Amino acid sequence: MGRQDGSDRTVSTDAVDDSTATLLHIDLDAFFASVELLDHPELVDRPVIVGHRSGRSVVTAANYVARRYGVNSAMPMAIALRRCPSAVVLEPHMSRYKDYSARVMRIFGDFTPLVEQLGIDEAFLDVAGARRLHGSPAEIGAQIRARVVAETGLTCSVGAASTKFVAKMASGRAKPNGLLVVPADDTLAFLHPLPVAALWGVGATTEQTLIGQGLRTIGDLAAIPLAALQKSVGEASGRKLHDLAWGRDPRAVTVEHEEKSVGHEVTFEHDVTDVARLRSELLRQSDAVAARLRRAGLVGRCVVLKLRYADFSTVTRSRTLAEPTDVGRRIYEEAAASFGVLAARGIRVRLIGVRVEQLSDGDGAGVALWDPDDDWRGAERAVDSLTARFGRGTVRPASLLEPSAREPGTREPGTREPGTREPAAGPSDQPKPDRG
DNA sequence: TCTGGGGTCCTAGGACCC
DNA sequence: TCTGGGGTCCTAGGACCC
Repeated sequence: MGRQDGSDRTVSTDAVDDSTATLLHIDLDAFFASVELLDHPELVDRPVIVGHRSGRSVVTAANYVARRYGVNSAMPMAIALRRCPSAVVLEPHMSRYKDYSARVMRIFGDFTPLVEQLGIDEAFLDVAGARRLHGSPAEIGAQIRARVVAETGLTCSVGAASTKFVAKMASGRAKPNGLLVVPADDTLAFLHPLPVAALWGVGATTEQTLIGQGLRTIGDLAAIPLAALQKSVGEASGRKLHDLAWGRDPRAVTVEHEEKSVGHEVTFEHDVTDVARLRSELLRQSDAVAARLRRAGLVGRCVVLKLRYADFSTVTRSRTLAEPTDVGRRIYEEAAASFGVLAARGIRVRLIGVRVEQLSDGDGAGVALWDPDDDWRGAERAVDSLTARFGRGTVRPASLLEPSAREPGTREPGTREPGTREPAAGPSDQPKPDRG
């Protein structure tokens, strides 16, 4: 194993045979906080937290100074500020982070086309085919680190190994601003002393289960029989964790990513009991989800409503459609129908959300996209404007479909199209929304 | 201490079919 | 009569990741 720090205690990686460590995992250090510090260089030595200061927010990112106070991402802001009252809290700027992310990913792409992005701030790279052009994996990692800092001012950490999972573990151990190579032969020596919580897929719950069984290190986990592990954490998880504990991870770096669901959710600053307000939020979210589906050329068959109540308990209700859709109104109708059942008795809602699953490629023509009876603009005009956005031939009005092809129950008396901002009533067998 | 928003994957039970 | 076994789909909940 060889480690190289960005600090002055640089360790040469020359002696390490990295020829088997052709998978790189690269992770930007404290990404959001680091971008903010580029704009506020005077704060570099101070604890900095990125997140909303108000109400029910959590820490989105914290720089390493703040982490020394025990501040971590996903921690409630109230707790973070209690631990570190002197922290500077900065509002997040997502578009700026996306911008930097794209620049960094482009640098990765200069070394290999096999870049698999995970989230906004990390990626796997398969550099097996890049060695002739760019050097050994460790050399490539060092070049990437140098270019990223030179071109963006951001630092990143690199793990190099023979599997994705070990590469990710290695980058984690190299943080911040370091590089760690784990040759294939060193994999088990690297893994086995680490705590079980370091494994990908072991969170707080599984960690407690494992510790309860006396399993503290990855080595402990590797040593017990597979069946015993599966009994405590489940068949699939047990298999996966056992494989990882032995350094087995056959997953390749994949560039393509297929979305499996699209959703939106929001946590209110104060719990909401007003059913009309909840319905209008649902309508807004349904429209947003539908717009994203259309932009991606996708349709979905299953609509999931999610509610989190004042006591933080969470329920979901899903409904599967006969025909997939990318129409906000259809998504809203299904979500609202589920909601009507749950809202029949008074509820205090902390979070509401809608998600569409079972995605497939759409033909670009939403079924019952527009009901001319219901649309004062007229179907033709609607189709014209949509065609301008999505391309010729991709949109057709519901009135052109055979009546049998129209979905039953898609229209209720007195409801309007999305965009008129009047929440629709629930199905007739549901209680009327409370307009108080 | 009081818990975001975007997701993925797994489990388990019931319906239904052969 | 009391009861099988596999496969698939649907639904609800939960763990986990960034």
